[in-house]
Amino acid sequence: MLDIKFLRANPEVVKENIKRKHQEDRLPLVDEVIALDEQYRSVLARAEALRAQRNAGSKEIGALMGQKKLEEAEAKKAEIAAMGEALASLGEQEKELAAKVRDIMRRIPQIMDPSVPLGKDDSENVEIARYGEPVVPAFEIPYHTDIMESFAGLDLDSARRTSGNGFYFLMGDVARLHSAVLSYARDFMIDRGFTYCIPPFMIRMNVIEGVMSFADLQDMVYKIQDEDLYLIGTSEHSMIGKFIDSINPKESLPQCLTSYSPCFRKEVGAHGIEERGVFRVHQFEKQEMIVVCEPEDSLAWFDKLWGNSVEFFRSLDIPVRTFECCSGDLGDLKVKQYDVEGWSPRQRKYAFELGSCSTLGDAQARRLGIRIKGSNGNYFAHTLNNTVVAPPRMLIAFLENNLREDGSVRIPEILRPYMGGKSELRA
RNA sequence: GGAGGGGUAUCGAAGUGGUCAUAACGGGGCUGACUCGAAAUCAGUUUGGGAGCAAUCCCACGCGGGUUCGAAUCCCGCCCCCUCCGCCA
Repeated sequence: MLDIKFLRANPEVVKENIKRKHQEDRLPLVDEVIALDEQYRSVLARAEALRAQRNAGSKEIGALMGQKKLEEAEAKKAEIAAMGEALASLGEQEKELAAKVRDIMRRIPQIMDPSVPLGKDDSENVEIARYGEPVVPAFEIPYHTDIMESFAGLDLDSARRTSGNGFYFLMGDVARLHSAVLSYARDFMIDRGFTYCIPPFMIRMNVIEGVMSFADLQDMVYKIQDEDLYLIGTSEHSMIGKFIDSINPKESLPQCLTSYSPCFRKEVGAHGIEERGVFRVHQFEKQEMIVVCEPEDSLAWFDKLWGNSVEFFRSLDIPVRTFECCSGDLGDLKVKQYDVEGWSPRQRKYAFELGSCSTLGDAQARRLGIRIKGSNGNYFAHTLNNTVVAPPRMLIAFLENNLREDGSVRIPEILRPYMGGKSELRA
């Protein structure tokens, strides 16, 4: 959410930003919200003046009562009571206008970083880096479910009976590999100075509203019946929510946290659960990294967070490339975003979106009231998040890239301690 | 989930319908004085949001409603904390 004062002062900047995002349908919102805000402030001024009058009058009544001048007090009471209707109506208008302004402001996207490439949709995202040697094996790589099943590691049929499509049982070594990857990811981030956290897996709506755009919310979030609680789609939401309504001393920043959680997503959006297997599922687990920092540091942190992802996948010998989200594909709250994609030897292309690194500028901080104590007044912090690793999707890339012709899977050195010392999986 | 108690600034805490909200009282922090320096002492200072060019004003006593000329104070709903009981990994 933008600052209304900023929008008022720079309507053209805001409009240009909307155009770059190819959200022309939202252009009229800018003038609309300026007009509404104008009305709001005028109503506010009148309401406040009236309140000031009432407060002064009420104080007088108190004084008159004290002096036992009851008649005068009664007269004054009647006078103020007569203001009641005007006051109530102004108060009503004030609330209504404020809500309208807020609702529109929520639909006006965050100003992107100038470095974001222009484009209309995900087809125009820009490749910015590749790491690792993409291997094209001489033998056929089976579909990931077949690889997993060859180790008796996946049972989708049972999951369909217990929970429906989009769920899975991981079994045996594949399940162990899943845990191993998460444990390794946790330690990888701890080694980089991040504090390990396990957050709540359910959060309240006011927190969700602070961290997500409205569209995402509808398509992602599972609600708990009869409770103001929602299953988290990512621990980012709990972790950023942790800082709600806080004023943070400068010395406490940056906050660098790495969190583990299961993630629950309806996946109602574009694709739904169509891919067979465990690529797109309603439940997965994720190690995440988040940073809350000074505004001037956020772009530097963005690069560092992205660097962590690249290093992580290189340490597991999975070739990756990085795509930058173009203007038209960038979420409303985001200032800049990189997606990290893993190589698929089976499909012979970078087919797996393994992670997503974003800086949200002050968008989440503004909505949640995450401030930094300044010597001349407080200001909003910046927030960032990035995936460390999210299995079981990541296991697909892992298995494809480490599969040998004889059907065994090599375990990279670094994961072996987490796999009981095993150097390979064999059926 | 049941019963009881509670939620006021940086902390403890007073205030139970007006002259008590920057908010008593106490502690902490910061600034200054004294000191070679420190302790002790003394003085000053120390919430957040909003409107306005400004003077200034408005809002906030866990959150949201209500009663009232006026609510921290009375009423209703919700959240959180503590104690006891129940339940549970």
